[in-house]
Amino acid sequence: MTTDDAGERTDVRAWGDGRRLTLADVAAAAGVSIKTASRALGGEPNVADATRGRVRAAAATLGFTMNSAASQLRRGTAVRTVGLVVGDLANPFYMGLATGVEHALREHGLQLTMASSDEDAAAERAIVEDLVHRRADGILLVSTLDDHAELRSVGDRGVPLVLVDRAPSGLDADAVVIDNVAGTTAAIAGFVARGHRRIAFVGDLERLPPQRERHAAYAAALAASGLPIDAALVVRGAHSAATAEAAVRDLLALDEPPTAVFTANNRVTIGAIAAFRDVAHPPALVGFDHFELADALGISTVGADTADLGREAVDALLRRREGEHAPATRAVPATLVPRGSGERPPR
Amino acid sequence: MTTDDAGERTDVRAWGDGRRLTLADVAAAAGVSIKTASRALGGEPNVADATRGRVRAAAATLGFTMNSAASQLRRGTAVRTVGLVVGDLANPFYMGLATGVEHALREHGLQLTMASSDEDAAAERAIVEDLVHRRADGILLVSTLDDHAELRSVGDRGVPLVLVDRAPSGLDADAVVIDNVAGTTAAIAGFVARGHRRIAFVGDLERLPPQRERHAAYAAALAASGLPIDAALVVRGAHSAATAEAAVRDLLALDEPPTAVFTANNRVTIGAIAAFRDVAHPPALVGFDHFELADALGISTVGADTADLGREAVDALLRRREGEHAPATRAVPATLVPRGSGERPPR
DNA sequence: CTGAAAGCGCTAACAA
DNA sequence: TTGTTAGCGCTTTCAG
Repeated sequence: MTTDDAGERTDVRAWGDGRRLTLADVAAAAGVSIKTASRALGGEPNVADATRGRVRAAAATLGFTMNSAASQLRRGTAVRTVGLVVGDLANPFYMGLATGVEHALREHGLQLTMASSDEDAAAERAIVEDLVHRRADGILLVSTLDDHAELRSVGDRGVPLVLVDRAPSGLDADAVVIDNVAGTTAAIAGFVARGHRRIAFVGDLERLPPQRERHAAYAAALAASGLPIDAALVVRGAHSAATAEAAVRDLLALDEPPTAVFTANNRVTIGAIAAFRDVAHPPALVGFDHFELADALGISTVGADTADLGREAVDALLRRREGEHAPATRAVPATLVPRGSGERPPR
Repeated sequence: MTTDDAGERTDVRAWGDGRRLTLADVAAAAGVSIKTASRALGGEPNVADATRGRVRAAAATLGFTMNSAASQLRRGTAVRTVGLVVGDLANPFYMGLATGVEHALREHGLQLTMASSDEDAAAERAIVEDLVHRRADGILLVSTLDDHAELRSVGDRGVPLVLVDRAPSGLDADAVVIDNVAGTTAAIAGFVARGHRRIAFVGDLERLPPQRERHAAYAAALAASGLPIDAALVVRGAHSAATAEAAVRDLLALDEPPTAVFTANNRVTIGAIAAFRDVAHPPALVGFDHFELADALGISTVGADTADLGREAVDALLRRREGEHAPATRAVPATLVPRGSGERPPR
């Protein structure tokens, strides 16, 4: 009964090399064959309860963990994992997205693996590379890259890719985005219909395509209403709630402050809410992106159902796998939800 | 050169079985040995550029992707995927947790796979079973189960388990929880110090251990201050923001309304904020769990750094893998952040 | 720079 | 119910 054919059990660094324990060790400790041990641990039928118990006990005692690579290799079943790469795991926008993705994947027996690029291009590249290397069955990517040409190799290496929330540039790839133009237009049109003429735009980083689209739609909507565009009422590059708050305060301090403010994403909206806190008569406010507290606070927002966005993304991925069509970009509608703040008249 | 020893290559359904192409096929197509193909694709040195190009072209043409299971098996590095099972992907509490987990795992070269049980026991069981079956390298679980005895088999089958945010019951397992007692006590003590004597408690479902702990700590804190417990000021089971809002409105409508309210989690806090909206002089408010808009709204909260919670959970998992200690529960501190709402005096 | 053989740890087929 | 044998697809020796 030589269980230990190797004495160097000491160098077992944490997750270092998956522990040099093998099924054989467990089998020996339990006094059964290697295959029986496999069956017992794998939950297969046709193992006596007593035997199974003995094997499990042995495994637990030894601290044995199955080598999933070997297991998968042998059974030929890949892990079927789809990677979702977002910019910030803590942003509610991405969380809603993740919810939709997770549910949709689960329906198809696929597993979700998530990673955050922290809005960093290098990190994004590393994560995508890793996913490709691990042979993910697909990648859903909210890219921070300006140009997606370099992502071509992902598809070339057989991993389907769907860009989410950001339309592809320099690459013919599938994408699922929000209808930013319709959403923004609805918000601005609402202001105009209520008589607003000084409508401010406060946006996040210009380099983000959705931000560019929303800004362009804002300008177009004003033009369509015959309103001039006042550069003093346009703020771009507010990437944090704090920056946005300061920007909105500046707007309020203008000689001719805006009577309505459109904030181009959830973070900016939060900044505006903070800026409005001590203001007796705040301007009307509509923010892009719905958020949980909007209801409780009475903040009107326009946005897409982020879970829908996720579901659409998964759907696009599945269809891409079938490979029946050319890459396409589909848009998820953005709807305006009035909750009070957006309906305030000019004063 | 019989590359094909099997003719049934046709049943390769979309996501079916990860393509039966092997390195051998690529090598044959490129006219090199299997090892050279491996070197070329793997980015190893000592391959003529021309050869490397030829191999890559062949791989791209055939649509070959490396079988990572085989690769990892041979080189000894396991897949290293950790599953995080939460109750609701869209809840900011879990998102913060996920952030901490993801970062900590990434530092250790581990991959995060996430799933939501939607607070459903059956779903939770299915997900955990799935994770064990797929031989995850560890499971971080925010369990909705009342009794965790059934989870024993997870560890027995060699998958390390760490319970998060809920202490184990009926099972000797590792756990990482929030110091609910200290947090709640600090909140109540703050109220008492400011002269409040009618302090309400509004909590979520009683069956959730953290809720029970917070309620018990509330009662203990009142007792310690020599204050009586008024059953009319205690609401439990408010599982949605809407329910909580209604409950808080009821409290405000009492003959002797509370002068301070303690809300036992983020959802309940949101309900309270909504209930306070039209109230001229709302009671003082401290909520358990920090949330993004707390700053902007001036809502005092007490809570843990959820990212810390995630990091601790990963740490516990790693140590468990080392198997050097007995399972233990560790608590992450909860700190009180005054932002105005909690500092209002009684009136 | 390239190739041949051996085998990583596990499970699918067969036995027994 | 249990055991034996043969590989999964790749990378590591060790030779050319």
